[in-house]
Amino acid sequence: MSTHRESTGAKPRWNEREAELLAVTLRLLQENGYDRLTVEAVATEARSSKATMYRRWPSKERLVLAAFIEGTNCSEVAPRTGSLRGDLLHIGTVICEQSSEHASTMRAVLMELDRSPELAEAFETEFVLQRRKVFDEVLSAAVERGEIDAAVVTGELHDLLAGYLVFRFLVSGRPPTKKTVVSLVDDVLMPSLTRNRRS
Amino acid sequence: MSTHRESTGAKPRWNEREAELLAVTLRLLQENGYDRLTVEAVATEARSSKATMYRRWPSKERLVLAAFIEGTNCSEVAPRTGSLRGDLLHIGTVICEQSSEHASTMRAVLMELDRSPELAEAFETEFVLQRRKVFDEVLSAAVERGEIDAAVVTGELHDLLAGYLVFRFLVSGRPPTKKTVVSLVDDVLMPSLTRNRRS
Amino acid sequence: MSTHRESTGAKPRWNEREAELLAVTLRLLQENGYDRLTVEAVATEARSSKATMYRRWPSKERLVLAAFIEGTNCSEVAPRTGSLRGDLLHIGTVICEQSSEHASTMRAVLMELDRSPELAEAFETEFVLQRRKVFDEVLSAAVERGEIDAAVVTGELHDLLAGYLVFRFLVSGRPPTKKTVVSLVDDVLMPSLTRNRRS
Amino acid sequence: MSTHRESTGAKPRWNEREAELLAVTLRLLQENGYDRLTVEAVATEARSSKATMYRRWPSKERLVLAAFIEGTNCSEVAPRTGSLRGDLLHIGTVICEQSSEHASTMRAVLMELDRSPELAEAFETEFVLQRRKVFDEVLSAAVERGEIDAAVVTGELHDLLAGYLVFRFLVSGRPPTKKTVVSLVDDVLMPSLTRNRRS
DNA sequence: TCATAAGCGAGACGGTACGTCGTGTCTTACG
DNA sequence: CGTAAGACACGACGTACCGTCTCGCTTATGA
Repeated sequence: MSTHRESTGAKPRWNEREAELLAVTLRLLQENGYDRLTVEAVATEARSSKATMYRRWPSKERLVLAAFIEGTNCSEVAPRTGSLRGDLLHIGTVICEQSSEHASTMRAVLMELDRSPELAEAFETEFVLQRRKVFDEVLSAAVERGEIDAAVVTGELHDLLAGYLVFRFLVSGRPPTKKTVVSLVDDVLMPSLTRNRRS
Repeated sequence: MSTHRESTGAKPRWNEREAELLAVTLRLLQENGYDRLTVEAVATEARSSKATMYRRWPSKERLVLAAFIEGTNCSEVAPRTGSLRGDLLHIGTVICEQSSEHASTMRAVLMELDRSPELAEAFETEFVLQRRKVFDEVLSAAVERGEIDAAVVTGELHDLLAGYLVFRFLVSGRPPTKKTVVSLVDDVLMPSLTRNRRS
Repeated sequence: MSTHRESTGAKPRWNEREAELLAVTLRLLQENGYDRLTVEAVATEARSSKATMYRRWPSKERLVLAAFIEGTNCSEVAPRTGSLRGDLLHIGTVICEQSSEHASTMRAVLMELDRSPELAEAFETEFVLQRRKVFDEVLSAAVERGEIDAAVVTGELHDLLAGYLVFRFLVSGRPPTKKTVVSLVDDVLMPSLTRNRRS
Repeated sequence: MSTHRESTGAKPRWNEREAELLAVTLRLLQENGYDRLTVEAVATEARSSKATMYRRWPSKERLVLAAFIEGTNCSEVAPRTGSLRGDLLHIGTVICEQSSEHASTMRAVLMELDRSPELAEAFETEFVLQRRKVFDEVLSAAVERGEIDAAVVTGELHDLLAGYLVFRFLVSGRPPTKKTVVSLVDDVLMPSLTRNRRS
């Protein structure tokens, strides 16, 4: 019954060589930041050439966006710690760790977003929604377990958590710590989710 | 050598001419975006010259940062609507409006932040803390009025509100609306601040 | 790094495009003088770009030097009028005419010579020696014809003729005329070369 | 019978301060060459200011010209060795020595000459004619002594000697030596001046 | 003796060119 | 045919210098 497709998921968006080019891009991006990164450097480093790069990605911006999305691909499924609080902490911690690697890259990507709606949509789809899905699954599970009411689940909550982390990482110079994440979950998210309930 | 004061903390931060240059910078920034902005264009527009620009701000990046901070200077005091909820809504709405004007500029500024810790610190001091102060005043007032316990006031709350707005504006393509702000205040912030109380 | 050949001694000194760029340079040089000449103008005029110019010649100075040498390339062989006096007059007249076109360019080139010994050597080799060779051939021919003794041929004579013309053109404001050249040849050079002889 | 004028010669063209500024200019000129010289540097070095410089000399070019003329002021009278040959050798040697100090400055001055006829005329009057006068006096004395015929004295001879020296100094990279000057006088100038005479 | 003006230092300013660098397009030669 | 290599046009960057200008400060004179 098994097909011969090697990976049954989505079509392998980039072939091996392309993935390598993106990997080099991502590395140089983290080492040098967005505008000290040059397409030429990526090509040289990867023993490729500028023409090859531009044949695949029409601009530096698109190259960086692709590298970022590829580099932050979170294919892991939703956590199942058994409790809402545990799941939220897990999510917060994981995003926290991931973001620390990619903070400067993400800043660069953000800049690109107002270049074209197309880019912004790609980012929203590939990056934001992917993470939101995990969050929604956690909340759904909690509802099923009866931990929270379905009514309290609003779209804002994910944006709130994600926004908090983004803010600490990208805007203020104070990256979140395990402690602040715990505080956030216990003092804000949980109270919000369990409001109208008797503790 | 040159005297790029900018962050020496002296009082009259920019003189009249400098403020004018920054205003032109900000305008062109909003019209063209960060990297279609050229220092030469700013100088020409302001009937100045590149040398004059660079005498004051050592790079395009610093110029843009200065223009942004100057352009978003919120000197207004904390709102006094008389209730915590009213104040929070007011803050949310104001930040919301301001950010919508400066979203693309802010993206550009964020990019600059990982160029040097010095820039990041300047941004934190000049921009973030300035807004945080307003927020803290609102909470303090609420404590004084007895609306909330002093114990529930943690540093995370401001980052949460700011982060939410930033996220909606800059990261996801879905700018916040009045409705989402209300939802945020009523469903998240207020429950968190009044937890452990009987409504 | 970059390959500024220019004085490697290889044969085909400049390719077609390079010769064109030098021609434009020389023209603008004569029209505007050295320091009203801009590299950008040369590039624009030649539908090229500054980068292309600087890839070939590392500075404005070197560009001008190259253009001058190329523009004054005297590949013509020594004149053969049959008599020493005729040859000398011919040489004098030709140098005279050439110099009149390039006087201001030559002033500019002279200025560059004390920038580096390398430049000075290039100039000596490419420009001065090239002309001196013609002069020496004329004298040798005269010796062979028995017009003069080999003993009277010293190195000073060429410098004297060249120096006279240079002086009249570049230093004093009185360019030489056909008449002064005749006078020079008849009253100075010929007496010197035929001294110790009975007319 | 003596007046109270301190120096009975021409009016003191520059006052003390101005002479000092010119001296600094000349020194920096010799140290750095024309275009590495900046008016600002002269002012700073002389504890003066650009405004003061420009109040006196309307441009860098004029400043350099003034400094050069001041620095090469040859007020010494014509030599009187008693013989034409001795006088010529003396002149040649002196010019030779002077020029060696000012070669690079003179190159710079030459460049300026085609900026305006006014400059060229000033140079001709202040520099060239001053030296030519000495030369003419020597020839006149020789005529009076009966060493040479008045008929052989043409204007070309001075230009020839000066041109030779200039050429060796400024154009070719081979400065004249005592030996070449002797050779020039004995093999060229003297034969020319004594032509048509029986030795 | 004090005030008012002229000259000076310091240095900011508008302007312009320099020389460098990166992007994105293009051509050439290789495998 | 796709690729590595790299030249090319374009255009912005940040620097340097010119020549003009405005400031205060000092000094030299006139009431």
